[in-house]
Amino acid sequence: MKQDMWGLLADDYCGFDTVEAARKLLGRYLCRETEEGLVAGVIVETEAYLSEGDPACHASRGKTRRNAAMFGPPGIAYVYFIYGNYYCFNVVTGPEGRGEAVLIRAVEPVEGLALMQKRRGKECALNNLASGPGKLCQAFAIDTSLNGHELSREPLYLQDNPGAPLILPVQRTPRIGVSSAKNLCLRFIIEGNRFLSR
DNA sequence: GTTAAGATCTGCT
DNA sequence: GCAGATCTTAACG
Repeated sequence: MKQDMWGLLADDYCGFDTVEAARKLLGRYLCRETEEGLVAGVIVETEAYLSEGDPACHASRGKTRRNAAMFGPPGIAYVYFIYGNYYCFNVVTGPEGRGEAVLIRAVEPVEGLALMQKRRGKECALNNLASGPGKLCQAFAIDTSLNGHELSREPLYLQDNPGAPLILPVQRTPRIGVSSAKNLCLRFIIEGNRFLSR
């Protein structure tokens, strides 16, 4: 059976639609390997950023040095630095040159809990390890050195979750933290999950 | 060269 | 619930 670059079955996935990808990424594993060890979690919260009609998208005003990775081929990482302290991690979607991506906002920690805790700092509660884009990048040691990295291989990759229910309770809401396009419902969460950013 | 804003988090009230 | 930290990026002069 044929799979695309995220390992999704072709039947499950209609072309390169970014909104669809944001939904389909829920429930899948995000894995990160470093010399310190492996950390992994289940993606529970995503947001789609579109090239048209979406001023909140970094690519909406054309290609710049920062957002260049967004215009690359689907399945690579777009990582950027924000607010002087934090990184945000996206999966590039859509055909090459289009400039769309899915922001990974939160994961449910599964593997390497102690390492995540160490990176996040002291006595961090389990549901505070990776419940937000900045926290997630801290726990997974993601920075701009991974910008443009292909997410099909080490040291940062997406993986199927055979244990996930076939039908997830997915809810659509407005995106968090954007000042424009607040009316667009482009945030996807696993309903009722304890590890959401809010 | 200068400036304003930003896909956030933490700590304090 | 709210303000402050903190600094890169991009737009403008």
